Amino acid sequence: MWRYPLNRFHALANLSAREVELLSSLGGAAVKRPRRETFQRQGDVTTGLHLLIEGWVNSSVTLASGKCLVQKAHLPGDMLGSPSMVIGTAVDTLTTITDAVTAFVSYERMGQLFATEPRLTSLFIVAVQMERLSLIDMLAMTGAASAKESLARFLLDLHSRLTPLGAVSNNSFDLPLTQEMIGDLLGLTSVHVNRTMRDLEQQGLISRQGHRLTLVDVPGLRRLSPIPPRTPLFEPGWLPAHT
Amino acid sequence: MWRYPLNRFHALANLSAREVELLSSLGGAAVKRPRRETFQRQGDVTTGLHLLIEGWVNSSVTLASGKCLVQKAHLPGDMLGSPSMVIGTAVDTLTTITDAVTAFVSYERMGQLFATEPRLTSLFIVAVQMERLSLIDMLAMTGAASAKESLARFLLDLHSRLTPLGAVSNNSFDLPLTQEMIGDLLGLTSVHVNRTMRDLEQQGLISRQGHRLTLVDVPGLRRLSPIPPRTPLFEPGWLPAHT
DNA sequence: CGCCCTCTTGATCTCCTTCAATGACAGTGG
DNA sequence: CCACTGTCATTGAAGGAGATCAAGAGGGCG
Repeated sequence: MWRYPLNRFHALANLSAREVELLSSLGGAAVKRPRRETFQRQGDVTTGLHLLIEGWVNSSVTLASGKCLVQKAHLPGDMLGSPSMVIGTAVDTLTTITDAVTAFVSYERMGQLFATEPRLTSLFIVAVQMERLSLIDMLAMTGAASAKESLARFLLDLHSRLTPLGAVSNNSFDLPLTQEMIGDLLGLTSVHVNRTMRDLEQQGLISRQGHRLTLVDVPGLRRLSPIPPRTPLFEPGWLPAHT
Repeated sequence: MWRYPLNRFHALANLSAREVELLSSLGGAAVKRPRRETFQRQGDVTTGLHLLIEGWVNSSVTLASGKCLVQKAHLPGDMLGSPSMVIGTAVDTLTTITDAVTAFVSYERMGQLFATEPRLTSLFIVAVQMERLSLIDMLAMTGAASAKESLARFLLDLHSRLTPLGAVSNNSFDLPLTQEMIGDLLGLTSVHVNRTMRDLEQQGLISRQGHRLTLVDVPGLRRLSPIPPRTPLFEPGWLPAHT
């Protein structure tokens, strides 16, 4: 009944029916998880990764000091925990923000894919590189942007990731994150997130109704955002042909 | 005469003679580059990546505001510009810090590798994921660590990356970066880097003689560092077998 | 010698944090 | 139906880490 959404991969290349089938059957049984469930803890030994089918999931990292940083808010279609495969233990803690559905994929299964499916493996590489790009952008930003700029970019980023999932209408979408989480994502305190959102609202750039957020002035937000959105190539020339 | 150093890959898996040969012959002709040469500019169309054979190279990103952030200081053995292959244009600007030697690898060549060498492709994935991990760590840090902690971690990171290259003796190594560059790498100003280094020196954690830097008290620095170093698994179970 | 680059140091400023208190709202149980 | 509790959002006041501005010192190199 639940299927891993392939919009991420459809945006990268033409998928044959066989490839669609392979990707769809990659994950094991779908697991329903309640809100606030932590299903991977930083430091745990891991044996596979998780496909996010439905809902929002937090990836957070705890520092030696005990401080906890939310590294990314994951949306359906994301692969969770793939960096952990190279060091064997979980890099991050995965916690559901909303009710969510995930599917497990063992590293062994990924290894088989790598061994037999060069084209899908290449698409996996693209997905990982895109994540890397998004980290580079985040890093560049936290180094040099103000709270207002960061927040603008963050909201635009969510907007563009939610759109292909059909979760945006009229530039308005549901934001299940607390201001505290947003602060962790951007390296700010919840207090300052609050003031900054208020600021954006008073400038007429956004509006809020409970947890519903509307981007009133997208061009204005874009002008504020220090980094334009990234789009991956469709069918890059180096991509291996269908087998 | 110049060969791409494979220490990076030797640390990940047992390489067959054939694999060593393949990796060594991956790059085209070695190119010598003087100090301060920019050989890839952000936004340019790219047709391949660069293997760094010798010397230090900066990867920097320019924001819409015009601010320029150094994303990473690359050392011999690194692959430069691989994120650009998924978007077709250069993500970052590559500039030599010291005299350097690089070798070009077309994306086409990489695609052939992906199509025919699942095991080496997997090792490439590991290398990319490790880069991603390092970005996650940086991000967590800039969000939550003080300038002193960041600097401690940065110096320890350089130490551990330079050691396998034989560039460290007695915990002492050459640091060809200006304080300004270090500031860009850590999201600080050169002024503050200066004060912080001075601080570390007065605490007896490091000492400096010109561009030569000595880590006097490594355990002390580690205690200060908010993030322990990451080590990839050797021959992870999911790695495809030799063909 | 003079120029430029880098390091160094001081003074001031500001964005964001920290601490603290209040309000809005939903859920829970009597 | 209404206290009771916990979670979030909101707002104020004070403090600090680091930025910015400015100027001097050392050192390599034409």
